[in-house]
Amino acid sequence: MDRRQRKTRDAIYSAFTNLLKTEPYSKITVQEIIDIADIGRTTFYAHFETKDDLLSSLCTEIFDHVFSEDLKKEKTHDFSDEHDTRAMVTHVLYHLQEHMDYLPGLVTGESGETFMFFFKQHLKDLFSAIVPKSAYNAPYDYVLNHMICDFAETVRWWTANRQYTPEEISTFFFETTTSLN
Amino acid sequence: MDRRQRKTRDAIYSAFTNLLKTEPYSKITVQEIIDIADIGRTTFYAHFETKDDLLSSLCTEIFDHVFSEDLKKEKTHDFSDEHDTRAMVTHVLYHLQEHMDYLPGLVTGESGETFMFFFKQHLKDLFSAIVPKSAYNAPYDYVLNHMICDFAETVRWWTANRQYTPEEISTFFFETTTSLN
DNA sequence: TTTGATACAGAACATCGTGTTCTTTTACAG
DNA sequence: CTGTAAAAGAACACGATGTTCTGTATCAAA
Repeated sequence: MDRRQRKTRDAIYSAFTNLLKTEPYSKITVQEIIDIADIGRTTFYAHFETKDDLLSSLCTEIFDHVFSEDLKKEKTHDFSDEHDTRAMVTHVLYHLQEHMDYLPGLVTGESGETFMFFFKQHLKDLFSAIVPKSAYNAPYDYVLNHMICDFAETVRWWTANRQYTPEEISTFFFETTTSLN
Repeated sequence: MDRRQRKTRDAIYSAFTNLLKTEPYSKITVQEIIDIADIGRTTFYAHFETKDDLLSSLCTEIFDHVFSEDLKKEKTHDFSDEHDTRAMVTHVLYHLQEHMDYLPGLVTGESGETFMFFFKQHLKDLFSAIVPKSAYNAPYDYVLNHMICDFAETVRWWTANRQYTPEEISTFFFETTTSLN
């Protein structure tokens, strides 16, 4: 990839995530982004179709990072063992913590919808391998969705209560989520 | 209240909820609303400051309806008894069902944030009276938020799986939510 | 080092949705 | 019947979006 392209792309991501620290997604304008990134208007639209496109790209990048190694481990770990499941959850939380400075602005408001969409997609892959198919009277889809939302909301709660460690958050999650006990 | 005011107000609500059946909130413009309601632009803004204001008003109206009677019963019912709690939950679901035709467009996307904000506010009042203060190691705020989101997400799931009755949904909810068993 | 391709800058522009301001007309309540 | 208030309708300013153009700077490959 062209060096110039990488530079502008990084500048855009950097400007965007910095803005997210102080401003909700809906209030951020393309003009602000290109001012801080110090690039031309045309350049922005050469890289991203819209502001939403930028948001999706950022989410993709985050979750590729957060879930990449875990998916590899999936084969060597045994998730019927609760210990391994718990380790995996904690691992995901550790990765998410690296993005913690701008995560609060990302999980709430209008961008929260998009963020959660990506998040839940990945969680579905993960949890569907863990939750037994016929342990409940409720539809499997309901139980799975329930768990995914549990975890996603736990993370959202965490971004507003940042004093806790990944291990503690993991404990809270396992204490209140039936399906894993 | 002036008869003219009631008529326009109803026309706006009607146009808005009808649009929500086919279009997500974010795509609906004020122009569409006033075209369908068949009123002047000025008139709309005489009643509501913004489109978001209209959304908030609608949510207020819905939840005043959904939770009004239940709050009265709160005094006569004993929520330490699971049977009464379950009856209350089912009751809320029955009320929500009356708005089912436009609820799907309301709980998703950008409007979902606002809807859930109102919903969770009411649920907090309800659940904080039910969930014991010190039954968990996790912070009380976490447990409460967890339950509220459980129920809110259950309703969201229901809007996408409308073949179930309030009683069934209630059963699903109680089966997967630890804090109530 | 030259050269052709491509990314960038910058300004101008059309478009769309918002919310306001004005005047005129209509309907209400007492 | 009459004063008051609501509604119609058109015009407007504003802000953000996304596009189009020309000229310049930078890259990668010959």
